[in-house]
Amino acid sequence: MADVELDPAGGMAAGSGRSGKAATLHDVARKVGVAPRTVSRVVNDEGGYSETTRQRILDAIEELRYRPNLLARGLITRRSGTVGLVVNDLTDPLVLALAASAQDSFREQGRSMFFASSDDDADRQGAILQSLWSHAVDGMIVIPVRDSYRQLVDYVRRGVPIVVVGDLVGAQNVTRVMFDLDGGFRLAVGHLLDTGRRSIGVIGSAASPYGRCPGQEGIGNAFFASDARTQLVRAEPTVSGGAAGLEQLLELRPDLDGVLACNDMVAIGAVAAAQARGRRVPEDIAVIGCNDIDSGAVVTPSLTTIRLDASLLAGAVAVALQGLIDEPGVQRDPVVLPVELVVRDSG
Amino acid sequence: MADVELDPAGGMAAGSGRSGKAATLHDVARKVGVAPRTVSRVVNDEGGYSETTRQRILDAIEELRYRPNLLARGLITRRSGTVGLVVNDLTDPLVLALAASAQDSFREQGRSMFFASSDDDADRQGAILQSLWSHAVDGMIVIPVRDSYRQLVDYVRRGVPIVVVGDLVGAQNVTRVMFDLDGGFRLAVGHLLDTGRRSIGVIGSAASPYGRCPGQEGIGNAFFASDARTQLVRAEPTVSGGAAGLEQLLELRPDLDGVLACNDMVAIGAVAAAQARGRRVPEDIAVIGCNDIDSGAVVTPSLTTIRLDASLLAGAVAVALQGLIDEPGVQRDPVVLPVELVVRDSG
DNA sequence: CGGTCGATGGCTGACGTCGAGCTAGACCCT
DNA sequence: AGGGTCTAGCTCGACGTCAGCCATCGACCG
Repeated sequence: MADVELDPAGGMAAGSGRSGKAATLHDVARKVGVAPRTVSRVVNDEGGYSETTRQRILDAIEELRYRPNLLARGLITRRSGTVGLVVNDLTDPLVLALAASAQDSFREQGRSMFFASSDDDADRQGAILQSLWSHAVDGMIVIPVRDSYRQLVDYVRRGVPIVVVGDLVGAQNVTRVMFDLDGGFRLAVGHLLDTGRRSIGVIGSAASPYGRCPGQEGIGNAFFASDARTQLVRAEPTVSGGAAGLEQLLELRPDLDGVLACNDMVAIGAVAAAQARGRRVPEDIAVIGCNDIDSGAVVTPSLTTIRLDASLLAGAVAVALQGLIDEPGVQRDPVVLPVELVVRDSG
Repeated sequence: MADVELDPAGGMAAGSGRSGKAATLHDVARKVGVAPRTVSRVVNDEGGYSETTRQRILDAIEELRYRPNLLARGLITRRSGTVGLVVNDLTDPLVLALAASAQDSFREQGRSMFFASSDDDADRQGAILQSLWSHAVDGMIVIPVRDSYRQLVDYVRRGVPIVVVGDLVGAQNVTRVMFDLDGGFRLAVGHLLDTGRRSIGVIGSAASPYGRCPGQEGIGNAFFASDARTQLVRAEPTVSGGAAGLEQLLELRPDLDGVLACNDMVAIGAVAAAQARGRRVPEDIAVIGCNDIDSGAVVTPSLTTIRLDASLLAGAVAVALQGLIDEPGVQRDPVVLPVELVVRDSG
């Protein structure tokens, strides 16, 4: 109590001396000599007060450094002004970029953002959702762990606006935002075919969080009506996984001349493995990644990749959530975001 | 269970039917037939109830899916169970790694984490601190924008536990956690000298958020009593800045054979520029970076670097904040974290 | 000149939780 | 048996805010 004069002096000219307690609406009212209700009206821009009064109140607010206690406000309005961002994998650069942009989008909406990662653990995700719910968030953005549909729907039932990133299987009651990976892979395949590649391998992973993934139906169409020979293998979504994937492809198809990787780390691994096997990139084998991570631009050769624009995703997600908060209960169509092929040196 | 029938309606057998309303402590009490206070005791593990009552209450909690409203709890206990992480620059991989680890550390403490970036804008940082304060966070971790000492002290005065990452100038009242960059640079310089380098350039930036930075006093000592010739230039902390820095160094010292960069992006730029000028790395010029970003391991040649361990930082920061929350007002010594030299191919 | 209306501003009761203080009964010990 | 101690449970505010309703006052209209 009555402490915190740690350091001498300091401004503190204005009456607000007390350090243990923050000023409340009542303090402001008392100082100005009006009723708390009036201060509340001014703070919330409700109208119903004279300009003079308003000014005097604003001055007092400034002087006392008053800020409304959002806990108290949230308790009564049932709007806490917070949202949660729940991601599945923080080693994924795109996820980080999303966090960065989302934080920005939400600040523009005047919301504060909780941030948490499930690390692809369903129980952990459950705990996070629980905790956010307890904190009365106005909504959540979730990159879900696999097969966690029920968890999410559980909260949707309880009335929590939830926006899911990616193509959550069976999700009918949640709003989905995803990238047009199908289109992206069509672009990439088109590029490989255009540059004369005819034996194309795809290194897919079990699933991509951002949309439908190679190895699932969509990708097949891209090759339709082409004379290319194709081969699919699956790998861990890591550099070493990519290397293993390429080895496997070369074994299955020694004439391999093009590779499509499900993300850039995999692509980097594939490039390294190809070079280790004496194949030149892109002369002998073209490699195309996905996500446009920063590293992709600095490796040698620089990576041709399908760019997933994180800030585009963040913006879409924030808008979708805002819509859900403003008009709860409305069924919404999935949002599909365009992607772009960035041609660099590797393909 | 017995629910999660994709569509509306669904089971909902148990009383909790209302979707707009969440169960409260009172609901639980009513269901069990005890006073709310008793339920509160059980929820908070206060003791003072029979095992039977406890079990009946727990069952009811489970059945009603009751979770305490943290807003209400925070309002009265003045502990919201939340902390804020405020960073200055989300393009810095170390910052992202810190966010990832911090989020983890805080979850272990049972806290939820707000996340926001000031993007090196003092006004924005001010707004963020303001907002976090309104949300009654229990404490904040801040990687401050330059010269924002007063902003922070302002909140410290108001009794907010704040831990600052880095060597904030003039910060006497805030707890600081920083890396031992001095020691790191000594290690790096030692390594360069050991490998026979004698004309060493340093590409520093205006300031590093993580501790004292080359170009400031500390770095000079590392060369003390060596016969090396040294040269300092400053550059933007980016790849292109690093390239420019190296050009400048070569101009000043054509015999340059070792470079110390203030971060890995700068180092990558320096390597590229050196190679463009026909110098081999590391044969002609050794380059050492700082931070150990992911890209550093995949570029060619892979980067020798001073590793700053983000999870170490996150842990230290969480511990420091916890201490500050538990015992407010205690003056604390800065925490200095060890660093490590990772020798790869570039130096 | 009385009535009505608009502009202001005050009073009061929630919101969901915790904490202090209190009441009965049960049990122990002497 | 009686006093003390413990247990299990209750009642009653309080936290800081919002929102519904009413009171006041001057102005305007008929």
